[in-house]
Amino acid sequence: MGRSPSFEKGLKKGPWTTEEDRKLVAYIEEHGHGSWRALPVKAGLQRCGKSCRLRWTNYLRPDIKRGKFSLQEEQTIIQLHALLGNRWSAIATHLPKRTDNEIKNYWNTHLKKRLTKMGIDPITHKSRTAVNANLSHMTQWENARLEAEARLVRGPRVGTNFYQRFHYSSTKSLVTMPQPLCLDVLKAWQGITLSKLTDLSRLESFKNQTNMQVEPLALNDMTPTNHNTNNLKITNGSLVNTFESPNDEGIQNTLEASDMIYQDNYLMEAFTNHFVNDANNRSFDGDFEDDNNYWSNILDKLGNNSSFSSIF
DNA sequence: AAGAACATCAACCGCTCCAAA
DNA sequence: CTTTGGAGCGGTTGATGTTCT
Repeated sequence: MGRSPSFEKGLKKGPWTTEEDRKLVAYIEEHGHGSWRALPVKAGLQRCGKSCRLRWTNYLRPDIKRGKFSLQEEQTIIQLHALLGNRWSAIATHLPKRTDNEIKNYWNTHLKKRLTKMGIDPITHKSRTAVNANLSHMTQWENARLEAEARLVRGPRVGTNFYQRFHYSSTKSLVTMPQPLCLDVLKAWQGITLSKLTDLSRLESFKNQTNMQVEPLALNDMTPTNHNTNNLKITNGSLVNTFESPNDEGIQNTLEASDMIYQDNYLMEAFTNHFVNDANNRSFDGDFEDDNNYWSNILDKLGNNSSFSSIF
């Protein structure tokens, strides 16, 4: 315990050589790691046991996946971080073949910055500007997500793959969907989808992601009606969102396609949790046919010109 | 072209946890 | 119950690579 005695024994520190890697792998493959403290001597390494363990678990282990994180992995990390905080080992258990160290590094170098750029506090996962009706588009979306996640924590989910569930629902007449408890998620979704549908390449991606049958809207139908448009404009097929904060006015960010897909996935998860939990609360028996008026009511509340109604 | 600034990530340090004695 | 020591965790460092000026 306390300070590692490795420096006292003249043990090597710093980057591992290929020869050291070879020795460590060869030993563990033949004998298993056993006691890490005893391993270096047995394996012929001038390293402390701790260094060997770290090298093995974070780099040499055969079941480690290296390279770029997928969109799905990014989503998982952010969602779990919102729930678990900096408990990297706990987060890593939900990401097969990724190490806690790698996830921690990726969070610190990529995801934290991205959330900050979006106006979201990477520690609390809450918007820095969520104070009034001038909520940015991104803020509304994030708040809706957090609300859905809170429900997720409180109650069990039903079903397995949410995309499959959503697809199942969406292929039926949508007037049969149960009414969500409130409309915040729908409104956020509306804003996201509106921007998405201005770009055919993104639309293709969106359709592939969701398996939903969605046709592009005519530009004339794009007029936003139910979300704050002050911060949002569409130029040359890209969504440009101007974040507003008391200290830093008018920071303009052009969101990349990957960001948009990421947000859509995230929001769909929230949306699905939303109505699935509602179904649970009302002892939903799995048959949407009983709820013929619910979707009509939602559309009424959103307004006849809503892009959300146009989508379906 | 060169130095500065910034980004990345493997590796380390110090601490806590927990099982065994 | 207390002590001991191995294992694991999270924060941080520093070498290296990349981009900027």
